[in-house]
Amino acid sequence: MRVSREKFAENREKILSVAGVLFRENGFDGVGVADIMKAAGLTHGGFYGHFNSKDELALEVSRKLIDRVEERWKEHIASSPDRPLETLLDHYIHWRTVDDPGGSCVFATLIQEVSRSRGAVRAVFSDGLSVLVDTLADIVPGESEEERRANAATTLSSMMGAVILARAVEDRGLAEQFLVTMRRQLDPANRT
Amino acid sequence: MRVSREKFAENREKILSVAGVLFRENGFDGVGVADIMKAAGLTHGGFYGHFNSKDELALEVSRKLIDRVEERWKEHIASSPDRPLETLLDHYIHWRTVDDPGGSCVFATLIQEVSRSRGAVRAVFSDGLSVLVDTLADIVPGESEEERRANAATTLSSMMGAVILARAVEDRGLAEQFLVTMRRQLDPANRT
DNA sequence: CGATTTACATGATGATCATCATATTTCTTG
DNA sequence: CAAGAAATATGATGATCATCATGTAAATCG
Repeated sequence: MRVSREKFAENREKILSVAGVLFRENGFDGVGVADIMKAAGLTHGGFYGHFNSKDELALEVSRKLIDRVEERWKEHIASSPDRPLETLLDHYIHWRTVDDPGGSCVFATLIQEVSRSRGAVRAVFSDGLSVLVDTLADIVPGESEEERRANAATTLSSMMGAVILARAVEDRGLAEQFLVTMRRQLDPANRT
Repeated sequence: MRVSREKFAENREKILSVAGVLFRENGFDGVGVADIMKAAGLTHGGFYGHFNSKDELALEVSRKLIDRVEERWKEHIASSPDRPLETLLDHYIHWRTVDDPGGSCVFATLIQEVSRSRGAVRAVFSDGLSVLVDTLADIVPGESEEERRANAATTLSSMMGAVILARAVEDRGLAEQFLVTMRRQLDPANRT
């Protein structure tokens, strides 16, 4: 049955949104088109009225989620001109991120699967990381531009690494160790 | 056709070995039993004479690869009593690791896929990380036991994070930035 | 050396999945 | 309001995959 133009647009957004959650929770390969459509309240056949392929969906979802990360980071930074890095770290290195992969940073959930691929999704992820380094370079401590870029690269690796390892570990105490100690170490107060 | 007891054992090792490479290159879900057997020079049907299921193979491979990481780390440490951490970092944070996922650290290749699962493989990975933290705690700088354990946790996250991000990025210059700056930052000479 | 065991090959089975074809129903447009 | 367009539902298709059944030939054992 046909639905209104408006409802059609809504459905498209719903598919993108639930796919974003399911992909982050289960990986691109871990979710089927039928799962996504069901979660969106539709049946599998309608999918191809919205997207040409699952790959195309993955690409659009990736773009959207990466844009969202970039936006959020910029919001956190803008919201706290005095201590932008601290604010960003407080939001990123957090149990919420660890315990809710479906609502968290795409990189912290999908970067390994994407690294194995060759294609548009990988390129989008790659560019996204580059933007995040640039963003961090503006708020990270360092005497020179060069030193700040270096600190930005290590800070990004460390932030994501801590969340990724915290998720892998079953012992909550050890997971907390990853989070808490990294949060402390990355604090500008503990840097040169 | 039956093969000798010796050849049987050889075949089993070959399956474990090629599976280790293929799993790290493509993920557990990215390789089929038939792919593995073909790479081992056999046909798919014989697989179940060696393992009860693909899951069982994944578990054995995981155990083996994690043991190997632990052994290698201990070897690097033992081989260089003066600067054990530097030696370990030199080996881990390296283009070789980035460019040859099939021959590299299991954690740097499969940790996200495993984190999404619930079962024996996840438990083995979790314990493995715990052992690596313990191992690092002996060679990382720090005034107290507590401080060394904290440094071990951040060092582990950072090492793995840098390799994971370097792999994700298509720009070799940026990838190098992740590696080189992290290597420098983790050097004991640059710590308190 | 003959009987039996057994490792592997070939091929089948059922499940899952992406994608497509067609039918149905409702919106949109004139 | 009628006619056509279009969004979704239902069901089919072919591919891939894990697992199993059976046959065969070689190794082991008595």
